Amino acid sequence: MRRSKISELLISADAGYEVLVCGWIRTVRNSGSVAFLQVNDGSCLADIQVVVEGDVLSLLETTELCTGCSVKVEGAVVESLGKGQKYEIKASYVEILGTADSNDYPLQKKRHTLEFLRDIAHLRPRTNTFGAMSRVRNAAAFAIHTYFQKHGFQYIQTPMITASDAEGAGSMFRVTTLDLANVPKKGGVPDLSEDFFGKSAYLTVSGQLEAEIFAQAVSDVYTFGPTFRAENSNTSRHLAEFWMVEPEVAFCDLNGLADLAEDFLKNVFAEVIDRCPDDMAFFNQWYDKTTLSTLESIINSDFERITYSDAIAMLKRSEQAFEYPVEWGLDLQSEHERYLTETKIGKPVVVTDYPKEIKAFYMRLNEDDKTVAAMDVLVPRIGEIIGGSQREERYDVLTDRMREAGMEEAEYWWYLDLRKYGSVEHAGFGLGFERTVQFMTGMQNIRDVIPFPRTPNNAEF
RNA sequence: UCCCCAGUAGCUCAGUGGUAGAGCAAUCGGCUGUUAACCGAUCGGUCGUUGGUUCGAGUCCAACCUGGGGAGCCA
Repeated sequence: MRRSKISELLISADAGYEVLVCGWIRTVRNSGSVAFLQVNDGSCLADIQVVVEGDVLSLLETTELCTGCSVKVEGAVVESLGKGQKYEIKASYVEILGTADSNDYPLQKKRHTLEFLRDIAHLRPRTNTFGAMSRVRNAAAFAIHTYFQKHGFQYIQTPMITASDAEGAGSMFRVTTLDLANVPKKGGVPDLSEDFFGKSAYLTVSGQLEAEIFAQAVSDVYTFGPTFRAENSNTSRHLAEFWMVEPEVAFCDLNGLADLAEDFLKNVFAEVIDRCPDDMAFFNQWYDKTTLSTLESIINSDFERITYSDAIAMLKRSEQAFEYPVEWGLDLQSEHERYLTETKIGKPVVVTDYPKEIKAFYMRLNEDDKTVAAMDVLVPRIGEIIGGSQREERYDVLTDRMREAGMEEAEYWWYLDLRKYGSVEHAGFGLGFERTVQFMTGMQNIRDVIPFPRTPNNAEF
């Protein structure tokens, strides 16, 4: 008999037919002559209740029938006599595939703290929360690809190893094949010409520069891949390894980019709500009772757009007691961003045109000569979910800015070439995938929206 | 990296300088339809580690380790 996923079974359920179901037991209720098994296979949030009685039960080693064991069940789908489920399986055959010694199986049929579950990341996908997280993450990734594919973007695989040591987005992990206990040296310093790439190499902090290359050849592209930051960040919204989505659009200015960001986010949110209603309802009930209503209102309203200068003026007028000063030229702090998006405006805010001194060299210089065409998309609770800009496409302006930033032009010869040959207006942004999932689910800690989080001092599993 | 908080049974927690506790889990028994099943009994501890104060430390102090919250860096 073909195995049915519990999800298909519950969708198509009507009584009477025979099915084969495999999965893991969540809990057993046994009254001696009849036992109820809650079986879950991860295809959906819901368990299927399996009723075992008579000979089928007496043939089973009931001490092995416990939370965590895996089973194969054959039986008829019948209307349930009990409350709580419409259908159940009346078992004609039950086989225990793999036992799970209840003396030491860590998961119990009760709620565990997220902190405890992080220590057993190999088992936490078997919980409701992480099953739901896995399905939502999957649906979100699919929605992202779908959105771009529908809009004519090409998916570009940018390299994970980069030899340019100054991409400007924070400290990097070194990649080396040198023997650390015996590093070859020349003149007292490590001789990197002996290393695999013949020079220093690092894990990428962004696929942007390479994405720009393809945008200026095939127009609209996006990357979606792992990204690495070696910062010693210990917060609920930072990871050392995370997934980033980076569209890069040719013939597009900052306004067009903000339009894209808004339309993109709304579509992804709507798609996930549509595809994972049960999982989203679960997060809404147990983690943040406002998450669904917040997403719905975002989908159905326009993002607020303000300039950095407007933001500074708003913050000054607010008469809020901020810990950090509000002054034109200073970067917005978390507390300022949260005030804007949570208190003052109450929905996503796109802040644009930041002072050039606090933004990266590749962002396009505005007419005023003081600000650059940068944008941050801020959302309640998470803060910055998207950071992007229109890119500087003018060769002379770009080299001036690189010099101001004290950068080595020679290192970026290929990036500068793009401005020499057929340069065009273009823009792009980076979206933190985990921050997006975090925002959608209402999960407090980013470590709980990625299967295996990497943070300082933590690379188990 | 900085500031604050926490660490007691497998899990979640109580314990206010004087005999180590509860619920759940586990184990054994009971129960013919349960819903984190229920009922009875049993088992369960280097109180994060090291040092100090004290007649006496789970409790007070110090350092370290681990975790959490916030900040910075950013997505």
